[in-house]
Amino acid sequence: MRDPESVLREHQLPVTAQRVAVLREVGRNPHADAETIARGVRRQLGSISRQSVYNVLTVLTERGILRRIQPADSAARYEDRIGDNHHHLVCRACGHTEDVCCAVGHAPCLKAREHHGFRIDEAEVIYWGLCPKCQAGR
Amino acid sequence: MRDPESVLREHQLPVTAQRVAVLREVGRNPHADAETIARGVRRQLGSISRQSVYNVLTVLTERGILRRIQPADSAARYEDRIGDNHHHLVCRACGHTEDVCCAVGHAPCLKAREHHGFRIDEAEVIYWGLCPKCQAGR
DNA sequence: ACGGAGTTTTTGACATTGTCCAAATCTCCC
DNA sequence: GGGAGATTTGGACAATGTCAAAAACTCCGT
Repeated sequence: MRDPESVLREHQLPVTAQRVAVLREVGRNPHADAETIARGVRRQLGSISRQSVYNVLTVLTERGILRRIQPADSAARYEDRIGDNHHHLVCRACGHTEDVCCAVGHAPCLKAREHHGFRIDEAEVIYWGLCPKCQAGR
Repeated sequence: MRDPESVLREHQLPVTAQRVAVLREVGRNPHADAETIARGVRRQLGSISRQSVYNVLTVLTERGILRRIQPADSAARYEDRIGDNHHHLVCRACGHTEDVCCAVGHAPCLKAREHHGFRIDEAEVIYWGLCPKCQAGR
C-alpha cells in the first residue's frame, strides 16, 4: 500500500496518528485481526484505545481502503489488497491465510444457478484445508 | 430429515429428549442459529440449557448429521441438508439465507489456481446480495 | 424390572469480540 | 491562533461461545 498519509488525504479523511499507524500495520501484516493490529499500533505509538482501532478499521473499510474478511472461527481480519476480488485459502488448524487469485477477476466472479430473486453483488470464496506447516505437524 | 430418533440410533448416539428436539427444530427451521433453536426447543420441552444446545449442535455437526455455516456478521447457523455440497445466498440487509445448488456437486467444487502448498478439502461459496423483500423495502 | 458405568445435561463463571455513549482531545481551515 | 466539527478515549454493556464440576439420565446386562 502507498504512503498511509497520502491515502488518507486522497480520501478526504483527517490524518491522525492512529489512522496512519493502523494503515501501516495492516500493510505490514495482511489478514491481521483487530487485536493484532492494536498491538502493532501500540508498538508504534505507545498506546491506542480498543475503540479507536475499531473506529479506524470501520471507516477505512467503508471507504474501500481496506477489506474485511471474516472466516468461521476467527475474529474479523483486514487487508489492504483491494479491488482485485481475490479469494482466500484458510488453514483449518492454525488459521493461516493466503490470498489466491480469482478465476474471473471482477465481482461477482461466480454465477449462482438459482438466485431466488436476490440481487447478488459478490461471490465470496474461501478454500479450506491444511497449510504446509500443519500438514507436517502430524 | 428423517425421524430424529432413528437418525440418532443409526449414529449410535444415546437418544435424549434434548437431541431429538434440537434435530426436529433444525429440520423445521433451516439456517437457524443456536438461540433460535433453543427457543424452539423450549416450546417443545419446556426448557433446555444454553450449554446443552451447544453440546448437541457440536456433536451432531461432528458426526456429520448437521452442517454449521458461519456467514460474516451473524451467529453460526445450522442445517440438516448435508452431503450435497450446496452453497448459500445471504442477504446483506436482513441475513435471510437460501440454499443454492453447487455447480459441481462434490467437495471441493472449485479449484484454486494456486494452492500455496495447502491440502484443500472444501471450497466454501457465499453469494452476497439483497433478498427480494429488502430490495423492495427501499 | 434394577443397578451401575459411562454419557449427557445443567448451572454458573468466564472469555472473546465487538458496540454504545459521553467527555476530552485533536485536526483542519480561516 | 481560534473554533467548529470530527476523532479518540474510557467504561459499561451485549452477543456468542467455552470451561468445569455436580446432578441427572440412558443404555446394557442381569
